[in-house]
Amino acid sequence: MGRGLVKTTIKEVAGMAGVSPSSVSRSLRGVGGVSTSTEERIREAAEQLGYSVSPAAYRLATGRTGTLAIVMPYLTRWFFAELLGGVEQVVREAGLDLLLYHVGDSEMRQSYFSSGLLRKRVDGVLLVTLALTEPEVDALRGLDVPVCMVGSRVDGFSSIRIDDAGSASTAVQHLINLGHQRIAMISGDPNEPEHFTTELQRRAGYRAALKAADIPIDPLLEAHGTFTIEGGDEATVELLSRRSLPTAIYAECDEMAVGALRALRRVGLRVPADVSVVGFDDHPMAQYFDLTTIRQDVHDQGRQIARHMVDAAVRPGEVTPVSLHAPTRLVMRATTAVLATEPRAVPAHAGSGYAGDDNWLFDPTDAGQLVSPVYTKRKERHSSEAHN
Amino acid sequence: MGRGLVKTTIKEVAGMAGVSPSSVSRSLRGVGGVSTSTEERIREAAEQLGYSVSPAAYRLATGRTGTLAIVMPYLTRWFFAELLGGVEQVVREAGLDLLLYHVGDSEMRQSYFSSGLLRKRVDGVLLVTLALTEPEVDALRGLDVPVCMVGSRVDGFSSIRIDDAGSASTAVQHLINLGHQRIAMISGDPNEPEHFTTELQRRAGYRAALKAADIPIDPLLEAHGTFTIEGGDEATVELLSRRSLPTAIYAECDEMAVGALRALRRVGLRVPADVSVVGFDDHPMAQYFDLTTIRQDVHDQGRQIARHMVDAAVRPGEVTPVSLHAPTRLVMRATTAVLATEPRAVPAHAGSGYAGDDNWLFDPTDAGQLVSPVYTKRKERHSSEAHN
DNA sequence: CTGAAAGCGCTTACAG
DNA sequence: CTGAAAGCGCTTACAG
Repeated sequence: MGRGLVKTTIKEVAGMAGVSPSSVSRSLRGVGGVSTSTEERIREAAEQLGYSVSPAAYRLATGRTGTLAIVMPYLTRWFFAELLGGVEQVVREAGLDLLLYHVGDSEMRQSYFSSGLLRKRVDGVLLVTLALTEPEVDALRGLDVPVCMVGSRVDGFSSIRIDDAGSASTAVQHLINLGHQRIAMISGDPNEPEHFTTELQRRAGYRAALKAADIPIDPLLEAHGTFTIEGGDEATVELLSRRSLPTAIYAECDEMAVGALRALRRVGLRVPADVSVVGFDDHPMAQYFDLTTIRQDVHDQGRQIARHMVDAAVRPGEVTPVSLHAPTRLVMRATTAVLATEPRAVPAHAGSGYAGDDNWLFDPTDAGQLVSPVYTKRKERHSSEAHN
Repeated sequence: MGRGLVKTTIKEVAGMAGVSPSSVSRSLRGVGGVSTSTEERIREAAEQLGYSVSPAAYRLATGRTGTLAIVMPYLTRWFFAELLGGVEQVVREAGLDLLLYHVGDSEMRQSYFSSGLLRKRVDGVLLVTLALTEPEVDALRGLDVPVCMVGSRVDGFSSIRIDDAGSASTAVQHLINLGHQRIAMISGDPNEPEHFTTELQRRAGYRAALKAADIPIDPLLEAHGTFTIEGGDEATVELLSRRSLPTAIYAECDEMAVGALRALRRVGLRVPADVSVVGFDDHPMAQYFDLTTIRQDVHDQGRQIARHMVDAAVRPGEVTPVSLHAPTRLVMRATTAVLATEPRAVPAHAGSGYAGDDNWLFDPTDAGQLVSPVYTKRKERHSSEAHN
């Protein structure tokens, strides 16, 4: 019974409708060349038998798989999940299947592209924020299907991306405009094997903005970690353990920015009174934390590149690669503010008294002060005069 | 060239190795029945030609797809992304492909299972937190492949789940143990068409705990929204607009709990001094907000059920359905506390002065107070005596 | 151990 | 408009 339902074949439909299998195929595929009367009978028979074409047979006969693949280095991080949502939507609407591949470390990646993992099983591939090696690019070209990318560009492949470097510069310029000079960057690890293009670009943008403003680049103001709250927290702790302290922090992503807020609050530094923080991405959390950040529409980027990939996959050879650009913009919220005029909170020469001296940790003007939900210990108030 | 690489066929390998295609197939599949010498030649030829079997032909010949499907109502929410990560890992390790399906509203779902979308294209299906209708269950049975579920159970299907009801009761019991009686619940919408089993169970657990403690169930203490920060915020606002106020809030998920924290802080209510809050899931955010919650290991659940699904798919008919249970436990953090002995913060008879009366909003004993990062306006301190 | 042959269920020129 | 036939690239009994 169940079995019978599953295995209904085109031959059976033909038998029931009293026509040849060829006609059934033609009719069902809507290729034309079938009279309306037989078309009707075929439709009826197919429906009654609950017929659906065998993907395997279809693929073997046509060489088309009706399947697209998306390859991502992370599944759970917001950016990737969000993008996946957009892609899945468009692919599904187009009636194609979406194969999900997670690639981890670079060692793992080797096998992905060089081995025939994707070979013969997809009509198109979407690579998300992967910085490809030459062999990898070659292997992908050898697939002989349209390859699309998010976040970076490779000759002959389609892509969509934001201006990471430019947007990073905007974020940093915003801080500069507020009077900050000692602007730290917390970034992804520049030395990790699978260096993602995103991190590279956002780092470059930071430096470009400083350079353009004639602010010297200080290695003591750069720290890195993973693209997570934890990573941002740790990188900030790292910054706070050096003798050169920032008045502002640019984080390469919002998760890291939130980690920075956490670390800052833990030691009693106020944002933005003592330290300004700007993030990147406009993660949903950003709104909650009232974080100034760079906004991008990730879901829409997924939709856009997926639409292109579907086109390219369905009409192979007819669609020329495109290089799409998605907009970003600075969203100014409450974690950035003008540099306090009197130098107090973060002396450039913090020296020994840094963590111990309770005085400089507090600013009398605490309008708009942000306080950690968890880490701030309630303390006695200081009068304004105590600072002067 | 690229083309040549892609289309290498078993026949070519056979030609190069000087054997029949049958032998090549046997050898490559490791079925045995091939001498070591020819085996060697075949391996060499295959490698040199970069041969990989055509999935389409393999599928057509064997009837096996080497593909599993995961069907999820959400892609971007933490729980689902986390689960997906675990599943993908195991499926990939087993050398199978993973097809991703996103199902939205119930209307959309109709077509998913009844139409032959999954038919003939997967060896197994994993349904995530979907409350299936009878027709849907029948359609899935008709697929004639192992069906697995996360979060609920259906006869004949394998499943993994936590004890949602029991865990919810634990959370609420924790509040009861702290002396709370007026315990509100913010939940998913019980009337939404695609009612997920999770929400149903967690609601039931709340009521069961109250009932067991002889605490009457008060409809005024139940509000609902979506399973998001926004939803939790709105549901809490709803609670705060009624004349029956809670001293504690149980949220069906951490996202909602965080929304509750936000709403509470916005109006100046302190957590846990004025209101205790307990969540569910142990979302990464929970740690950041120091939220008391129910912990579950979602990634591991994904791995476990995926492992079973792989087994069942690879050896059809040999694996009997299982019903797995994953553990949970209460993680006590800083958002729950004993009910204040003197009735002050949240009078059961709040009446008109509720939002207007500044006095009762503040508690002199503010050790361990949590303050919103964003919404708390700094105010003049009241002396302890002002309250007595 | 080895090979020839049939068959998996479709599509696609090719004849009628 | 319609049908018979070949072919897509494998696997799998079936003979040798």
